[in-house]
Amino acid sequence: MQVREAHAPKGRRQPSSPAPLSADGTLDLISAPTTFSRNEEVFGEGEPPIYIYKVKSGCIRTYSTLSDGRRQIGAFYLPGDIFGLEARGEHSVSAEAIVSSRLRVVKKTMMMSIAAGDIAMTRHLLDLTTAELHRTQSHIVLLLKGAKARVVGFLLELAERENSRSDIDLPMSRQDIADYLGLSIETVSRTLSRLETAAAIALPTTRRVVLLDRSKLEEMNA
Amino acid sequence: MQVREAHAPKGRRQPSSPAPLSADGTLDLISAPTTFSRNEEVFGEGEPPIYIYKVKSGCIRTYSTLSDGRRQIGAFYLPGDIFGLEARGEHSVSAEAIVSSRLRVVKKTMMMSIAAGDIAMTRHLLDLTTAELHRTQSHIVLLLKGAKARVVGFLLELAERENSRSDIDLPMSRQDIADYLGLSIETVSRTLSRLETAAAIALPTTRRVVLLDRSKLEEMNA
DNA sequence: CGACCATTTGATATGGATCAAGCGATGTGG
DNA sequence: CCACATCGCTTGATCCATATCAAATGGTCG
Repeated sequence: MQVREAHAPKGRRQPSSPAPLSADGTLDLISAPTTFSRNEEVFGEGEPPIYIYKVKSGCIRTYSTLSDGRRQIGAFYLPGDIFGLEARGEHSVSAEAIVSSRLRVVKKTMMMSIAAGDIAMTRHLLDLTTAELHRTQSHIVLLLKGAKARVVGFLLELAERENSRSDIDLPMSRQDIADYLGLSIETVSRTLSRLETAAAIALPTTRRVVLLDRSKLEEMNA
Repeated sequence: MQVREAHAPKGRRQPSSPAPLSADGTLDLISAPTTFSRNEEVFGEGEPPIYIYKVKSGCIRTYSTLSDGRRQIGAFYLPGDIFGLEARGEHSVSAEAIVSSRLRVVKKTMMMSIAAGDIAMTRHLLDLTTAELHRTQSHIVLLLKGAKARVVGFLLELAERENSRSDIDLPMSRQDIADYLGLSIETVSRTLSRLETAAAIALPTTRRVVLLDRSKLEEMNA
């Protein structure tokens, strides 16, 4: 196999401690929102998992650094998504804000003690974790496809999560996409270009994608 | 990308309904053990998830069939392992016995109602699911490596899970290994041969591997 | 022993990585 | 406000790992 570079170090800060309880119906998270700036670390691999996070705005990436120095992005979390559940004993990945992001933060211990007396909460916690498991399984499936299908799959998934319209905003860089898809940055770029040439998408700006031909994309996704 | 074949259909049977409760300390599963024969389906993708399973003997594979017909094996479960947790609403994968296997079977509803009044059980269920999540994450990491490292990583993991000694018994076929590692069967075979030539392993029989040089293997694993 | 299936081994093709250079946008200092 | 430096992205040329195609070998069960 082949390898390239590592990545630059990032800033870091503790979130202010969570505010008093004020739950809402569907277990929305309880806390003062905290803002993380671009590239700021939310938590690091190996740290004790104190909090669970819900994205209010912005975009978060989780990643791990492989033994050969490459970075594998495990997931992108968009507004509404919850992350930090993967931890058992310690965080198995690191998390960073891709752009300036607001997060709600809740102590795990609080979640657990609520869950202790509340079967609905218990179920909800399990459901969240299981959903995360499914996301990871889908990621594996994505990684088994060819480069074109990976990129297309990524775009379709993002479109669905972001707004379901055909106009996608990419908060992340090409390198982030490459590290998520297990491709080189060049292949990601080339593939996007080819999709544009094929009139399947348009790229008005680097960080914006318009899905022009869904059915073409869907079949490329196979 | 490139593709080859699909796989043969398998037998199928309902497990007998689980026996009355008789818990044990660490949430060992509660039920009459059920036997599944070679290639028999334990549950199928899309089915409602009724049970959770614990392997008493044998080996189980979970897999999903990709849109192009390939089969991706998500995990191998060995004695002591618990599976069937990935389901939320319906099973996201299928499960089959690789060899004749005995399983303990517990109703999910039972687990949930126990968990409702028992925070230790709640935590345990979450831990099991989180462990599954970690396994999936490791699998992703494995899939990003080169063929040699994938095979080596697979062998080392199996050795650790099976008996920690250097003598591995492979319950699964080369095709199973290939479908787990995202490689062609030829590449798996070739890679094993090369490892043998390099005196890193020995292959006394097809289904047996002896780890001869751990340190060499460890460094190939990088 | 013979048929069948799993595995190995060989030859070739190819998708994506790597190496390398050009381009465009953004920001900074003069 | 413009010249220039920087950074992220794109594009081109080449190389290599692994898939694919093909055939031989080995192992198992009737």
